[in-house]
Amino acid sequence: MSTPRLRLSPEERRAQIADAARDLALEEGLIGLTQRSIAARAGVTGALVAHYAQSMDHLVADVFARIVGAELAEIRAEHGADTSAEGFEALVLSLLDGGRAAVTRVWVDAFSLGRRSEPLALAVRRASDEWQALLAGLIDARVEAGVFDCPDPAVAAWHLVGLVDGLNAQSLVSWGDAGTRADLMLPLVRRLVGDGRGTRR
Amino acid sequence: MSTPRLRLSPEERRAQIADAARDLALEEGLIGLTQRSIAARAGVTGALVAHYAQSMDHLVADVFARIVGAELAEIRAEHGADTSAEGFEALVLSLLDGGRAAVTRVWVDAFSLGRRSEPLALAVRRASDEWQALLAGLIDARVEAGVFDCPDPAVAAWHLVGLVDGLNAQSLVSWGDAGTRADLMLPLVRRLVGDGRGTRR
DNA sequence: TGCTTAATTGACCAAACGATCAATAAGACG
DNA sequence: CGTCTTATTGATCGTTTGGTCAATTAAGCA
Repeated sequence: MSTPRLRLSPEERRAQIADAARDLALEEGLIGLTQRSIAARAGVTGALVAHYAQSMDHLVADVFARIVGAELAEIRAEHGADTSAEGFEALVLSLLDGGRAAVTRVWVDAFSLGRRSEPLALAVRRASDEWQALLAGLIDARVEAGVFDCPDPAVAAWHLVGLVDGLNAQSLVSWGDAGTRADLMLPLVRRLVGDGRGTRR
Repeated sequence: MSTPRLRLSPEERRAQIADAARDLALEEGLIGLTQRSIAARAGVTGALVAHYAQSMDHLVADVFARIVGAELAEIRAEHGADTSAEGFEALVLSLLDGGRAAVTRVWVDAFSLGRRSEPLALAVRRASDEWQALLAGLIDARVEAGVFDCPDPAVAAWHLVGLVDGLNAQSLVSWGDAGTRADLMLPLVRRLVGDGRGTRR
């Protein structure tokens, strides 16, 4: 049944364990990360997971940073060069359409566990700043291009991050339809960034 | 050192334990609630805490419901009868001024732990609905009074709850000044509810 | 092929958790 | 004052956690 012991290079093993931990976190949240659960998924022993990690706190913080970092890179690749209002809207909608439930669970756990783990708290602060900077850049580019009219893109970006985080966290426990929620958000987002199509009064 | 054993009525002891658990949760979050930590604060034994609780999951859910319920009642008492724009603004500012950090920690823990505790998940859903209903009622009353111009108070309330939750959660890990963040929120909130003083474009 | 390095294991440990149960004793009541 | 109910305790169990360490063994190398 069990495959014979395999001896990998430290780099390979490190990567394999990191992959297992990332997959596990996306399925069960950061709260589901233990030496033994990661080891079982990677097909190794808990002791080996402990061997390659400075501590579980650092392991969890690294997993969080990697998951969020991958998402940021993906969004940068897809929307980084665009300056259209439609592209920004598509981005915001994609952040709210419910397809990010796994990542939202990771964020929620990070906020909770981060209070008792300094490495994780640091990673959360960094990730929040990166998110804000990314959105601020996207908004600012559109202000420069005359698409948006926003007095302070940095502030708008903070609001948007908070809005997205809060609504996504709600969607974890509420029954509300995610698609509907996203649609209803558009007018508010348009007003937030000064999109000319925002409902005027 | 230790006071002699004291024998209370079940109701008194129940209330004392519940109080100890609530105070502890406000200091360390729901994650800090254990039979032993609650027992130590109440000056009793862990076995007694277990005796009066159906299970720790239910205990935690009850503590959450009580903390959030008290906050809701307080806000209802202070803002329930008011229909002024200033009153609503004062409420929103008070929700963002950083004085709610303890309650925010409880909420964040509830979102995380609620995924593994059905009683807690139920309590979170109920509390979310109550919050939304409260804000929707406040907004709607102002729409009726002609103070706000909002096509769908219920939707605006959901957005506001998400916004407040998200920004408060951020404040747990970010260094941003809470007061500044609240001030910068006002224009957005005004636009959200259709307050005539919202920045027009 | 045999040796040597070090990746990997299994067996531990102490701590903390929720939960259960017989034994104790506080306080009401006759 | 003695008795009885039951609130309360202390001891204990089984589980899970992060972490450590000597022993094992896979695989590169002479």
